[in-house]
Amino acid sequence: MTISEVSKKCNVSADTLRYYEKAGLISFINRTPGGVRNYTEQDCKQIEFIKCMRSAGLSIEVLRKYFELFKRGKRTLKARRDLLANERENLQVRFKELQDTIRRLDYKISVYDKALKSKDKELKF
Amino acid sequence: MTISEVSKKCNVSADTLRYYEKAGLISFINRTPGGVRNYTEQDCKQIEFIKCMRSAGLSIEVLRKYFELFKRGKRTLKARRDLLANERENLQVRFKELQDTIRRLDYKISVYDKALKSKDKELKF
DNA sequence: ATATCACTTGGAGTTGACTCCAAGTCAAGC
DNA sequence: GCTTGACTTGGAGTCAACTCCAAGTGATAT
Repeated sequence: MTISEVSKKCNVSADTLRYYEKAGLISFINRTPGGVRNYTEQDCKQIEFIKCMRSAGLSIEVLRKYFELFKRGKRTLKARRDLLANERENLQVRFKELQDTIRRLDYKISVYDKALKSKDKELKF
Repeated sequence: MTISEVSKKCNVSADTLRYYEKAGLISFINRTPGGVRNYTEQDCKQIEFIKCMRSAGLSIEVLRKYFELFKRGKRTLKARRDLLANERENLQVRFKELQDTIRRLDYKISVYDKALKSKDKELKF
C-alpha cells in the first residue's frame, strides 16, 4: 500500500504518517525499488493502534518509548507490559474525571432548562 | 483574594489566570485602588468551573464563546444552554472512545501476561 | 522524450495553551 | 526616604503535535 492509500484507509494524513515514522512510532516500512513506502496490512494495524492510543491522549513520547522497547526484543516484554498498565491507570483516572464533568454539565444544563422555563432568571456563570 | 492566593487555592498558575482573563474567560475582576486584582469567592467558583471544563478538553475558544454569551445577558440563555449541551455530547463520544481504549489496553495487557508466562512468545507490536 | 503525478526529503511554519521575562508600580516595614 | 516583595503590563518564548512547502525523483501515459 502507498502512503496515500494508508492515509485514506486509516484516516491519517500522509504528513502525519511520515511524522510518526520520524518520531520513532513506526519503523522498517518496506520501500519499492524506487524508494516509495510500501505499507503492509500489519503496518496498518499498528497505525490503527497508534491512532487509538493517540486519540485517548497517550503522548507521542510514550508511544515512542513503547516501540523503542519493542525494537529491543523479547527481554523488554515486562517493561512494555508495565508501560501499558501504567498508561491504562492514567486513562482510568481521566475516565472518572470525564464522567464527573459530564455529570456536572448535565446538572448545569438542567439548571438552564429551569431558568428557561421561569422566563426571568439568570445564572451566575 | 490576590492572584497568588487564588493561584494556590485553585491550583492554577497566576500566569494562567491572567491568560484566561486576556482570553475572555474571566471578566470584571475587581481591583484595589492600586490596580491589584481582588478576586471574590464567586470568581473562584468560575475558575474552578473553567478548570474542570478545560481538564475535560473543552477549548479556550469554546469557553470564551460561552462567557461572551454570558456578557450579552439573559437573552442568550438558550444559546448558552445549547452550547453546553453540544459540548456535553462531544464529551459523551470521547467518554465511549476512552472506555473502548481502556478495554483494548486491558486486552493487550492480558496478552502480555500470557506471553510472560509462556516464556518464549513475542507479539507483533 | 516529455508531461504528469504521486511520491521523496529536510526543514520551516502553525496552532493551542500556556509560561516566562523585563520593566515598572505600589504598599508595608525599617 | 529607601528597600523589599508582590503585584502590574505587553510581549516574547516554549512545547507538543502536527501541517505545509520547495525542490527533487521515479514510474506511467501520450
